[in-house]
Amino acid sequence: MENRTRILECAKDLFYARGYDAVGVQEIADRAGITKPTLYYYFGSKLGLLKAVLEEGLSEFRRMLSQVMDAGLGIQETLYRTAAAYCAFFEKDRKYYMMFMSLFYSARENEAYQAVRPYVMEFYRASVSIFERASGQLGNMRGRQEQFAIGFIGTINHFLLLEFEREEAATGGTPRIGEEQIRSVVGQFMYGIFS
Amino acid sequence: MENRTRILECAKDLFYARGYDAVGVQEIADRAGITKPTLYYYFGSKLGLLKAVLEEGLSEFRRMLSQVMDAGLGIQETLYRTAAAYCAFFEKDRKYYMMFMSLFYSARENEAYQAVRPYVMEFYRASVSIFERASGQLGNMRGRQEQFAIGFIGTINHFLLLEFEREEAATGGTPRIGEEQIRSVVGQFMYGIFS
DNA sequence: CATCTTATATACCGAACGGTATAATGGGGA
DNA sequence: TCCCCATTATACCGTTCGGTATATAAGATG
Repeated sequence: MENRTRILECAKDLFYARGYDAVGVQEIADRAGITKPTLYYYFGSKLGLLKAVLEEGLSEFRRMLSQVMDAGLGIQETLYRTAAAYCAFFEKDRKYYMMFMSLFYSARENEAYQAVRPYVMEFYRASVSIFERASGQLGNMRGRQEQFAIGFIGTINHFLLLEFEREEAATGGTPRIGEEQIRSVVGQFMYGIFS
Repeated sequence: MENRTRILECAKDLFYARGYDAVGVQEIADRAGITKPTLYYYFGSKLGLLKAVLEEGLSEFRRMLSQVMDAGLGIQETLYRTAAAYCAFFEKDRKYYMMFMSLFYSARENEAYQAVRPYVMEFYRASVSIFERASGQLGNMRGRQEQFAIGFIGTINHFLLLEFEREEAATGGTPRIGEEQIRSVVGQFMYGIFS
C-alpha cells in the first residue's frame, strides 16, 4: 500500500502546483518512483486518481464540520467554529485546500470540475443550513440564506487566500492563524466593516 | 482583421467552458474556421492568445473602475459603484468574467495563472486603495485594509457566482441584476448580516 | 510442489499536443 | 508589369498525451 499513498501524495502536489490538466500521468508516476501501469492498477484512470486524492483528505474535515453543526449552538458561535474548522483544515494541508479551491472555480465543463462538484455542493448546502436554522435570530430572510451562505464561504476562502499569499511572501516560518484573526473575519461578516 | 476577432471569440468561449489547459489550439482554429498557422500568425503562441483574450475585454472595465475611483465619493457610495461596475462587467460578458475568475484561482505555477496575475494584482490594489482612502471613516484599520479589500472582492465574486448558478438553473431569460440586489450585497458587507 | 492472487515493469498504442517550414494567394503601389 | 507585403493553407516536426497488452516477480494457499 505504500506505493498507493505515495502516488496520491505526488498527484496532490502536482495538481496543486500546476493544475489537473497541465499535469501528465507520466510526471506523477516519475515523481512517485513507479510506472504508469502501477498507477493505473490502483486508480484506473487519471480522473479516478483525482477523485481518490479529493476523497482522501476530506473525511476528517467532514467530521469536524458535522461536529460543529450538531453542537446546537447559536449562529454566531456556529459561524465562528465553522470558520475555525475551515482554517484548521487549511493549516493542516495547504496544498489540498488550495487545490480544492482552484477546482471549485474551474471551468464548468472541465472534467475535473465535475469531480469536485459533489463536494462543493455538499459544503454549500451545509453552509445554507446554518442560516436556515438561524432564521429565528436573523428574522425573515426572504430567501437570502443562499446569499449569506455563499458570502460566508467567499469570505473565508478569500481570507485564506490572503493568508496564503502572505505566507508565501513571508521569509520566516508560517505562524498559525490566530483565534482573534478568525473572530475578526467572522465578526466582519456578521457586523460589517464599521464594527 | 475579421479572422483575428473570430479567433479571440472562439478562444474565449472554449477557455471559459473547459479551461485553458484542456483546450487545444487545433480546436480553437477549427471552430474559428481557420488553420493553426493563421492563429500563430496573429498571436504567436497559445499563451499569447490567452493574453490577447484577457486584454481585449478589460479596457472598458478599467475605464469604469477609474471613473468610480476619481469621483471622490464616500466609501459607501464608492463600494456600491465599484460593485455595480463589477456586476455590469459580468452582465456584459459572463463568459469573460467567469473565465477570468477561474484563472484568478488557478494553480500558481500554471502558465495561465502567470498571465492573469498582473491583472489580479491591479484590481486588488485598486480595492485596497478604496479602504486606505477611507481610513478617516473607518478609524484606525491597523493594516486591515487588505483584509477588507480581499473580503470585498470575495463577496462580489461569490455573489456573481451564485447569480451565475441561478441563471444556469433558470429556464427563462436572464433578468438583469437589480440595483437593490447590489445594494443588499454591499450593505451586507458594510453592516453585516444582522442589518 | 503447483497454483492463484496481488503488484509491478517493459514496451507499446493511436491520437493529440504546441509549434513551424514552406508555399501559395491576392491586393496595392512603383 | 513587376514586386512587395500581408495573409492564409498544406503538410509536417518531435513530444507528450491518456491508456493498455503482456510478462514477470513475490507471497499466500492448496
